[in-house]
Amino acid sequence: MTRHTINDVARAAGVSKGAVSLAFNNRPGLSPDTRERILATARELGWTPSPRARALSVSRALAVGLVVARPPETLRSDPFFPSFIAGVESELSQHGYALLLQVVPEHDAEHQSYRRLSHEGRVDGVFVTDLYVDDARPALLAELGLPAVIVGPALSEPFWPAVGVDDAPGIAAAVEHLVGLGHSRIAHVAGPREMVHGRSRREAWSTALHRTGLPEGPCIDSDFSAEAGAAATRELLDLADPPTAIVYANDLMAIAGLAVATSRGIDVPGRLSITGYEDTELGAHVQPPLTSVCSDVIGWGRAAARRLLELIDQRPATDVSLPPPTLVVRASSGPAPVHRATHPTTGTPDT
Amino acid sequence: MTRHTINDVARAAGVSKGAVSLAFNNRPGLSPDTRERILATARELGWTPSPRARALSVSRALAVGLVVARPPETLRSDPFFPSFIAGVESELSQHGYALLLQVVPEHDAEHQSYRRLSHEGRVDGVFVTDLYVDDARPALLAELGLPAVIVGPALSEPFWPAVGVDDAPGIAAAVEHLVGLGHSRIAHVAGPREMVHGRSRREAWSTALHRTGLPEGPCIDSDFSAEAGAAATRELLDLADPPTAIVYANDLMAIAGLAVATSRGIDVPGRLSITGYEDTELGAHVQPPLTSVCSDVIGWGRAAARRLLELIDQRPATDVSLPPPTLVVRASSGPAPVHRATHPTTGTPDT
DNA sequence: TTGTACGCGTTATCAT
DNA sequence: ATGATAACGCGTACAA
Repeated sequence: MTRHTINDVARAAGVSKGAVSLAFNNRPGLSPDTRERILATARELGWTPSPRARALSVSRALAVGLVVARPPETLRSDPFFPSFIAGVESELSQHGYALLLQVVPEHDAEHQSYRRLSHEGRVDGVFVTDLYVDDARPALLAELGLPAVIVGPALSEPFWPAVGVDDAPGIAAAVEHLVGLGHSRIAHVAGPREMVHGRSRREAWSTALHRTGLPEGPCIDSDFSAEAGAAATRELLDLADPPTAIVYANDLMAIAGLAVATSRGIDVPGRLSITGYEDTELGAHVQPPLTSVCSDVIGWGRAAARRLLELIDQRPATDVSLPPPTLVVRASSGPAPVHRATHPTTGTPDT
Repeated sequence: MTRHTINDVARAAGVSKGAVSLAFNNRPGLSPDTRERILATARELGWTPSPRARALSVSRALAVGLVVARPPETLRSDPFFPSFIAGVESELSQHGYALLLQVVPEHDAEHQSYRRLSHEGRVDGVFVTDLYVDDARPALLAELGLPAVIVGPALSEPFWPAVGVDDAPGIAAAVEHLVGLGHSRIAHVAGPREMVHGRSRREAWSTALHRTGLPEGPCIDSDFSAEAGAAATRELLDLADPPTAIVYANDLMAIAGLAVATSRGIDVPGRLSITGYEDTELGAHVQPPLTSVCSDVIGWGRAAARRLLELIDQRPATDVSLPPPTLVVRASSGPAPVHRATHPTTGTPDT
C-alpha cells in the first residue's frame, strides 16, 4: 500500500517514464491508444503526479500566496476573505495549485513576507489586497519578478493587472435609493483616503450625488473599523446641520454608527437612514436590519485566481465580467424626515 | 543575479555540498570554523536552502494544511480564523513551514480535500477545527496517516491530540457575573449539540449554574449563526416565564439576540442581560456594548502549530498552558430586574 | 569531510 | 509520428 511513482505506472503500462509524463500533460508524441492505456493504468494504480517532484522539475512552486497585512484586531470582523478564498481555491485546485496564506501584523512585515516567499520560491505569484494609493508593493513585486494580481478596483497600475468588482454601481445604487426616499443631505463615512477602495467608494458617492444634482453632504474620513466608524458618526451627528442619511463604506462602520445613533435616541430610519457595504451576515440581524451593498465575492476570488494563473503561465487574459453589486434594501433606510430637527441629539419625535 | 544553489555556496566556501548541508542543519561532523565559514559564505551569497528541493529530498511537504468546511455564509462573520492563522503562522515560519489553506462548502468536500492533500503529499499535517461529536475526520486522518491536531476543547480523542482554550472558565465567569448581579433565571443559547465546542460551552453553563445552586434556565439549541441566534432569542422571550439573562455561545448570536430584544422594546440590560463569547470587534460597538468572553486566539494558534510540528517530527509534546479566557464586562449585562414582568413583550417600563 | 546515490517527475536528445 | 534514454532540478544522507 506504499506510494506509487511514475516508474510503477510506466512499468505497469509497459512504457517509459517519459511516455507517462507526456500522457499526463496532454503533450503530442503518443498514439491515442497508448495514451489511453497509460491513463487507465495510472487510474488503476491510483497514481497522480507528485506536486513535490513536479515543483522541483518544472522550477515552479505550484502554489500562490496571499499575504494579509493587518493587525488581527482589524481583520477579525472582516467578512471578505473567507468568501474570497473559497473562490480562489475553487479555481486553483483545478490547476493543481494551492493557496498559501500568511497573516502579518503590519506593512513592513508584509514586505518581508513577499521577499521571503519569492526568495524561497514558495509561490509563483501573489494576490495583493487593500491597495494603498502609491502603494510600494507592486513595485517591490515587479523588482522581485513575482507575478501579482491586484485585488480591488481596477486602476491604472503600471505593473500588474487588477481584478475587482467596481464599487461605483453599488454605492450609486445606495445614493439613488436614498435620494428616491427624499433625502437631500447625504453624508459619507469613508474608508481611508490612502486606500484605493476607500477612495473609490468615496468618489462613487460624490459622483452619484452630483449626477442627481444634489450637493455633497459632509464626508468624514474613517478607517473601516467599528471604532472609527462610531467616532465618525458622532462627529456627523454633532454637526449644526446633521445629515438625514449616511452612506458608510462598509458594514462594520455602519453597524457601529447605527449603535451610536440608537444610543442617542435617534430613530433609524425615522430620523436617520443608514446604508452599509458588503452585506455581512450580521447586517441582516441588527436592529433595524441594515440596507447594504452585496457583491459576488466568491466569483471575484475565482476571477482573481484565474487571472493570476494566466499571468504565471504567460497566457493572455481571458475576459471575466463580474456581476455588478446589488443593493439589498432593509429597514435601516427609509423616507427622509419631513421636518428636520435643528439638532437631532435633542430629539423631538419625528413625522 | 540568478538564483544561487548549494553548489555555489560549496564552491565559494571551498567545501562539498554535503558540508554545506551539515552546516545548515546543525548536524555534527564539521569543525566549528568550517561551519562558521560556510554559514558566512551563504550569508554573503544570500543563499538559503530551497524548500522545493528540500521537500523532495526529505520526503516532506514542509507545509501544513487548514481546511475549513463551512458555507462561506457561515464563515463570513467568524472572527476566529484570522487571529488563529496569525498565531499559526508565527510558529510555522520559524521552522520553515508554510500554511496551506482551503475553504470548502461542506463536509464531504472536506474529506475529499484531506484525501487529496494527503495523496498528493501537499502537507505533512493538518489542523482539524469545529470538531463534531463522533466526527469521522480523526479516523480518516489516522487511516491516511496524516498527522493532525484537533483545534478545540481537549477531549479524549483516541487518535490525535487536542489543543484548545478551555471554554469552561470563561462561561463560568459569565454565569457568576450574572448571578452576582442577582439573576436567577439564566438561559443559554447554545451551539449545535453535535459540535464539541457547542457542547462544552453548554456543559460549562450548566455546571456553573449547579455550582451556584441555581436551577438551569431554559436552553435552546442553535448553530452559531446570527439567524438561528435570533430565532432562539425569540423563542426564549416567548416563554411564559422568560429568563432575565441569556448566555450566548458566541458573539454573533448574542448580537442578533440583542437586536431581537431591542426590536421588542425590551430594555437591555434593564430587563434582560446578555453575554456573548469571543469578544469580537463589533461587540464593543453595538448598543448596548456586549459583555463577552475573550481568549487569546493568537496564542492558541501558536500552540496548535507547535504541537502539530512536534507531532510531525515525532517529538514529545511540550507543555503549553494557554491563559484562561477572561470576561469583558460591558453594558449589556446589569442588575436583575426587581419586578419580573409576567410577559416581557407587553413591556412595562422597568425599575 | 567528501563522493555519490537518491527522491520523482520533466524535457531535450536520439532511435526507429 | 512514436517512443526510449538520459540529463536535470537541488538538497539530503550514507558509505567510504
